[in-house]
This record gives sequence, C-alpha cells and structure tokens, in this order.
Amino acid sequence: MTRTSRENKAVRNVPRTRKPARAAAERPAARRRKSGGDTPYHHGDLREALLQAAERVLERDGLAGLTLRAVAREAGVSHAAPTHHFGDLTGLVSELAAIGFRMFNAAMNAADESETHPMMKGLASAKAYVAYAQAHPGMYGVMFRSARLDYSRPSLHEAADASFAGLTRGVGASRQEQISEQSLSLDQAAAIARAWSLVHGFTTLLLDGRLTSILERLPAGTTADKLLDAMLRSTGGRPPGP
Amino acid sequence: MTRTSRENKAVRNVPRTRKPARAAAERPAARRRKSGGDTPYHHGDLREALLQAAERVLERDGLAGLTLRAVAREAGVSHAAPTHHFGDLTGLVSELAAIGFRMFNAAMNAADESETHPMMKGLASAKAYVAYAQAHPGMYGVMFRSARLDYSRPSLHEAADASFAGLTRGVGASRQEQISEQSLSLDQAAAIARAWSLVHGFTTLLLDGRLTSILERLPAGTTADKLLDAMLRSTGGRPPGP
DNA sequence: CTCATATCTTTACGATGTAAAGATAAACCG
DNA sequence: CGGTTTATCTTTACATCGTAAAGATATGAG
Repeated sequence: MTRTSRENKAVRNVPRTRKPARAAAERPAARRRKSGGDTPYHHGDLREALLQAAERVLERDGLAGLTLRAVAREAGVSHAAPTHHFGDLTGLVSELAAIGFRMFNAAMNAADESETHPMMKGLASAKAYVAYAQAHPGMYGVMFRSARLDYSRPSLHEAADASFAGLTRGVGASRQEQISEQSLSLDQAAAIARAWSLVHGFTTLLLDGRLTSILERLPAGTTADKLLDAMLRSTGGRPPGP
Repeated sequence: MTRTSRENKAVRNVPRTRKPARAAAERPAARRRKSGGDTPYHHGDLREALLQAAERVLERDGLAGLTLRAVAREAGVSHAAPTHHFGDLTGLVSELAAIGFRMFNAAMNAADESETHPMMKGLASAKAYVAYAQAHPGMYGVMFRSARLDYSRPSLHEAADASFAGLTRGVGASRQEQISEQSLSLDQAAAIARAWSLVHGFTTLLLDGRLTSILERLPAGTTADKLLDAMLRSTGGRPPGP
C-alpha cells in the first residue's frame, strides 16, 4: 500500500501521513480534550473514544469492516493504540458487545414497563427485541454472531446475564409463577427456550434477508413487524417475555 | 513467524518449503490420481478435492480457520490454485454452503419419510435439523452465519431454495392444506416463520452455548434433545415441518 | 506434431493482528 | 520544586491472508 488503494475499503477522511512528520499533523479533529487543548499526546479518555469510534465503524462498514486499525483511524490515533486498552481485537469486540447488551436490555425493559396490560408485556418486549436489531444490525451482529467474544470478561458476562435474567423474569411473569434461580422444571425451561428461540430465530432470519421470500408473497405492504406479530399471537397465547 | 510459530493455529502436518526447491516435494500425499500417477502437475479433479479439503479444515479449525490458503495447503496445492476454480473465498465458501444445504435437505427429508405418523413428521424433521447442526457445526456456520455467501451462484441459490421449499411443504402438510407458490395468507406465513424461527433460533443458541445455563438448571442429564422436544410439544400442537 | 488453452505455480502487494521497542506526558515522591 | 517512575501512545517489525498478474506445464484439438 503506497497511499493509493488505501481508500477502497471503508476508510475515509482520516488524514494519514507515514513519513516521520512527527505527530501533531497525524491527529485529526476527534482528538480534543475538555479544556480545548489541541491534540495532546495523551488522549484523556481514549478508551471511551475508541469504543464510540468502533460503534461508528461497525454501523457504517459492518462486521467485516470492524478492524483494530480501522477503529484506530476513526479515533485518530496510531494503529497500535487500541491494544493498550483492550489487549486485542477480541477484547475490543467484547467490550462493544457488552455495551450493546446494556442498550438492548434497556430497550426491552422500557418496552415492558410501557405496556400496562400484563398479557401484552411479552409481545411488546419481543417487538423491542426485533426493533433494536433492525436499528443496530451491526451491534446485534457483534452480540450474537461474532466468533470473537470473551465471556470471561466481567462486563460482557454481566450484561449478557442480565439479558437472560430479564427474559426469564418475563416468561415467569406471563406464566404467573416465580422462576427459581437454581432449578427449572422442564416445562419452564421449554417456555424460556421457546420464547428466546422464536424471537432470536426470527431476528436472525430477518437480518439475513431469509424472510424476504415470505414477505414478498404476502399482501403488498405487509411489514416484518406485522409478520412477527402474527407469528407470536398464533403461538398459543404465551408470547415471549423480555 | 519464520517457521516455528507457524503450527500454533490450525496448521498441521503439511510440509512447506519456501525456497525455490522446485515442486514435486511440495505436494503431499493427498495429490494422487486414479491410476497411481504420482502428483501430476494437473490434478485431475482439483475442484472436488478442494471442496473436500475445505470441509475438513472447517470442521477441524472452525470458520475462522477456513482460509483459501489453508484449504490449498490441506489439498497440497499452491495457495493460488483455488482462485482458478472458485474465483475468491466467497466463491469457495458459497459452494461449500451449497453442499451443506444439500446434505441438510437430505437429512431432513429422510427424517420426514422415516416417520409414519403424520403429526410426528414435523417433529422428526426438527430433530434432524438440530442433529445436523450438532454433527456439522462448521457447515451450519457456513450456511447460516457466514457473511461471505453469494446467493447469485445457482448451486447455492437452488440448494437454499430447496431447503425453504421443504419447510413450506412440511408446514403445509401439518396444516393439511396446499400452500401456493405465489401468495401466502398471513396465517400461513406466520406458521412458516414460526416453525423456522423456532428451530433455527434454538439451534443457533444451542451451538453458541447460550442454552447451557438453562440445561444446567434442569434435572441432571437432561439433554438438548429433550429440551427441544419439550419446547416443540408445548407449542400448541403444530410442530415445524422439514 | 504443433499449438492454443486450461490448469497450476510464482511472485507481488496491500491489509490485518499483534509483539516489541521507542517517545512523551502525567503522576508521584523526596 | 526537581527528578524519577509509570502509564499512555507511536514506530517499527513480522507472519498471515486475499487477490491480481505473470510464468510454467500439461492437455487436447487440429
């Protein structure tokens, strides 16, 4: 790469000089600190800046475009800077996924609470699930389809667990029974697995475009949301929980 | 990596020489032709050999290990040989996915036909679905998780379509109605989406290890198959088709 | 038998992840 | 306040990988 074909893939406006033109010119606008100091050697909060850059890159260029070097470029730092904060690509992706799970949980809980009718809570949460995935397909991919996730990281472990706990709670509520932390009956487990499988499967297929052949054969203008609704309602009266 | 750390990742016994030690030693055992000719310059059926090598690499090293060069090494040819037969990595992966879909369809159809009771056909197919994914997780990943699929390739397009057609047929059979090729009622679409979402979602979550927390809380020794069975039976009497 | 063509190998290049060593500023300590 | 330690960031380096292009070799058509 001499300087030419660099732009052909998800790389944009970030200026890049390689010659020993020492710093200062290398660091684009993104590098500002609170009190207006201009592009200091030490960033101040690079970790956070990198995560935000990563999310931008992800939603702009997709999972394949989410590379350590692309994130570093987006944040305006050297390509090896992320290593210090996340160890490796798996680290960065895992932290990003944790953020995704937290947003995800918040959206589901909000949907659950905004719905007053108890029987509709599950349906509202399910719609929030799909809506989140449609609004943030990159994040959803990182959370559920990336091979590079390290669940031994506490942040990811906790955020993903919270997601599962919410689901369990929602299913318990719709069955009007308390679900234990320790043990499950086969019936309870089946209900949880069914709720999760349904919504997760639908979302995955939808994002992969595998439901378009179905949608095309429906009365014109039938949206994915409509199909989801019909699918959940016909399940037998027990729509999945948050 | 000079020659030492080369083996740390999914690379094995394939001898590799880099110096201009001209050919002949570069081609390992895999390169034999029918009549015992030894490692001819022209392989004879390299395309098929590469696909088989790819499947071995995939199931041994996972999706991340499935690279053009790794496949070439496994087949004992130069790293650029696959290009001639598949164009690029997307091409090879797509052809491999097509093979996966064909195996997949065969397994589902076999399950469907081996079950005599009409109401059980769907359940049998669903179990075959999950069983295939568990037996060939790499293939399942290529088929449903890979970002590098080119559905404009006829082989892949047809194989994937056949899969969908089988599903539709199965759902139609369990509802005892003919399902048109052109248009669907919302009810029919919902039934198809539900069957597919349930089984596909369950499989995805299972392969990702996201159901272990559920399985652990069940009576000791409860297998994923048992959970699947319970999940499908509680759906309301309409288990998914093939 | 000659030669066009398909098949395979070499060579080359830009990209990526990651390790290691160097530069710089912030923090800490006397 | 001055000097040193330490965390943060940059450079440099290297093994891959995908892919393009040019060279080698066998196959088959005439």
